[in-house]
Amino acid sequence: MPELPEVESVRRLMASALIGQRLIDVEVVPDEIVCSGHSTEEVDAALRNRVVSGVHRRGKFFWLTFDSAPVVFGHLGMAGWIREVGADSLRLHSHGEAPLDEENGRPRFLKLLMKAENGRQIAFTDSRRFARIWLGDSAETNDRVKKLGPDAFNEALSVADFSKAIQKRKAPIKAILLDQALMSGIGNWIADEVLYHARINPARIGTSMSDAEATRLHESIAYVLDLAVNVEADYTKFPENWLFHHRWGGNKGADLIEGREIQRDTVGGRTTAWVPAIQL
DNA sequence: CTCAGTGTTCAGTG
DNA sequence: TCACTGAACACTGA
Repeated sequence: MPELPEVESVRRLMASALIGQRLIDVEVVPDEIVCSGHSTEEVDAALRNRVVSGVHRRGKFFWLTFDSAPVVFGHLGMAGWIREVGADSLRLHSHGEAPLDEENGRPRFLKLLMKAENGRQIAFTDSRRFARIWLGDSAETNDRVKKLGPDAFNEALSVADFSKAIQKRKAPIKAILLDQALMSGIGNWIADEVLYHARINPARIGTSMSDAEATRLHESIAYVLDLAVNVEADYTKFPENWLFHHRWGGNKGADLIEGREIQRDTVGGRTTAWVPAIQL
């Protein structure tokens, strides 16, 4: 379920395993959809025998830099994941990543495997093929990364800028939160979580938001992201009172959170869970 | 068998 | 050109 906290978590994993390391072996599983625009050989050549200088993230996009171009970009899409594999690395993960393929002992849905000279191995998997890997000269010149607004966690907009931006939009506030060009990293469940804690109806139009509501929303974004990133996106460590634990549970749409009914609607084209009793 | 799903991109509309 | 909406993408798992 990759949203900003999950991508930050895998970014940190890759940074700790790979920075300063030469990639002594690489396996690119042929997949012309995931490696869109690049051949298997091109992706292989962009990684093999190169020394990683940095692992970066903006919103849900991430990229590996080396001492020279090209840069290798990645996006996990809906179902992509990155994990460490190999000796003693099959530790528990709380995420829904692909289990091991029983036949060859590697992760199921493997797309890319990188082995560093320190022996650590990083696997990129994707069951649904919405994930992407691509090459470019730099983040600054990459068309997809260029379009992203400031990172919702690292480069948060000021309250004033955030308020001004949302108050001139006529889309539902949930759709605005999901707009990666305004601020990047918020996905479907975080948008719902943030709106729940701010007690704002996800269908509210941006132009109708008061300064006080915009401020509450801004604080709620910081609260949810700070906590989710700090627990390394481990869902089991989210507070009990988070909508996350209740949103899809049980008999769909009829669940309760703290005694109040959770309603399901489509807002901004996405399934949305919210609590009409308190989200006005 | 049907259907919903964590995200992005594009076509069409106003 | 921009803001917005809805569909498409490809596949798994319930």
